[in-house]
Amino acid sequence: MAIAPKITVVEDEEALSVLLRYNLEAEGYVVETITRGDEAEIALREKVPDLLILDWMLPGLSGIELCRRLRTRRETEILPIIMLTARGEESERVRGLATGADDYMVKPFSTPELLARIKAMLRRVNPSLLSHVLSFGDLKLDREQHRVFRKERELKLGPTEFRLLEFLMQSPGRVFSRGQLLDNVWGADIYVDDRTVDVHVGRLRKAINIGRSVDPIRTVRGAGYSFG
Amino acid sequence: MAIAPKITVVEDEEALSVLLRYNLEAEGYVVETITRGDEAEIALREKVPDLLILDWMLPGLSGIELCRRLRTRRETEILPIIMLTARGEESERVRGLATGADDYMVKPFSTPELLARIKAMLRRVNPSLLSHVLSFGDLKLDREQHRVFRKERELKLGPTEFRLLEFLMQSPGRVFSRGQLLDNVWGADIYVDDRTVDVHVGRLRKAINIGRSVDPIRTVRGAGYSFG
DNA sequence: CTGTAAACGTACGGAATTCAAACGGGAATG
DNA sequence: CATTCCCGTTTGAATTCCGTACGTTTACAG
Repeated sequence: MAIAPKITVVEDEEALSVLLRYNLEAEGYVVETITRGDEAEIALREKVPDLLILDWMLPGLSGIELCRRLRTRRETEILPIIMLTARGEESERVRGLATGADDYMVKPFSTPELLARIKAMLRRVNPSLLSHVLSFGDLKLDREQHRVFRKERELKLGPTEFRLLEFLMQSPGRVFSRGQLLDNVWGADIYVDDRTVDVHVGRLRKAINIGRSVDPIRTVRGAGYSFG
Repeated sequence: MAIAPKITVVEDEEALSVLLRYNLEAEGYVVETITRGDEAEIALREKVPDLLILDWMLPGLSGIELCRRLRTRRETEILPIIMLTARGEESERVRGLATGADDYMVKPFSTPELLARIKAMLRRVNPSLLSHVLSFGDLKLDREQHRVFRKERELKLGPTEFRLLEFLMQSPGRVFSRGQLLDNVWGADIYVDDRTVDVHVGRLRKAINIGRSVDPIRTVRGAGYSFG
């Protein structure tokens, strides 16, 4: 996961798509735009964004159908989805029930309102996404300055260790498998051995555990690692 | 929702009906099968299930019509409905959803996919099923954090004991044979002795029964084990 | 009360997992 | 262009965990 929350927009109307990208990037989000429903499904298998904006009607695969399929997959089961619908397309009840979207907006909508809802939804799902500094105990990670401190003392981390710590600190307590860590820290399309994660966790531990401080990284045998 | 969700299947094709009952019961659902649309309407006045699987074409009263009528009654207004449609009726998809069905599947369909959609839909209706913590009495299992607590005190379980407890807690009260436990906890394609289950249940008991607390695992002689 | 089958508890050898350390290649930097 | 830093793999050791075996105990039927 990058410093900025990633938002995927699936919208076939060129004008709207461009508008959304412009506004979202101005807010500091990383934006991916897709025009076809079926392409979106493939892309979402590779990498799950932090939030999805989905048009109701799409070529290839409708937004309704895509939303439904996403809800049956574990990785995207709780992915926040905002639906965009044209006025009068369907009854309100069907919208709510049939799709499983978390929110929807009726076109034409107010851009500031959409941005507000996005921020609210991201904050609800993972508050640390919107913060520049992640803190836990005497550990502090500043994404903006790319610095890590333990008890006011700056630590020196390699790029991979930094991203690894950043990712782990975004979801304290949660256990990630080595595969998940590789996908999110190294990249989904990269091929490296699972054991490499062990090595980097070891390096990260050595770097952040100066003196005899408590190790904030927990290894869960047979499952993976977690922070805090 | 009861311990085991109840699912009503309205389908006139004998073969499909039997197949569905078999698979659904294997998943632990309570199943009622009905062959006629008009009979289904009467039965649904008596008792509303947790989910309804409805064939498109039915003798007596079509699935479309039944669906529409159900949506006008308060008791069944939000009842989750999955429609089964034959190929070629696909153009009618939108109509199916517009009629008020929450989901649909085109025959012939993949059974695992149907099961996945059922599970996803039940979770949506009852969000507690979506929660990543399983609780029973003073026992608490957090799947996301991979932690188990008994009365605020963390327990240390091996990977297999953890999965075993997780699986048992997913269906409190239900009895599983050793074979079922091996299939679901160890894996379907693995061959280990039945007695191994005994040993792990023993280890699990020793781990979670600290002090003189009540043992939540019940031995059913000649049948297997159950939780709660 | 007794016999039998199922379930339990323990012990043990082997397998799997994790961790630390070392190595060589390659990229970034000055 | 040279050096430094970083990364991914490998090796070996320590630890934990798992599956089987076997003797004992318990539950149920006759």
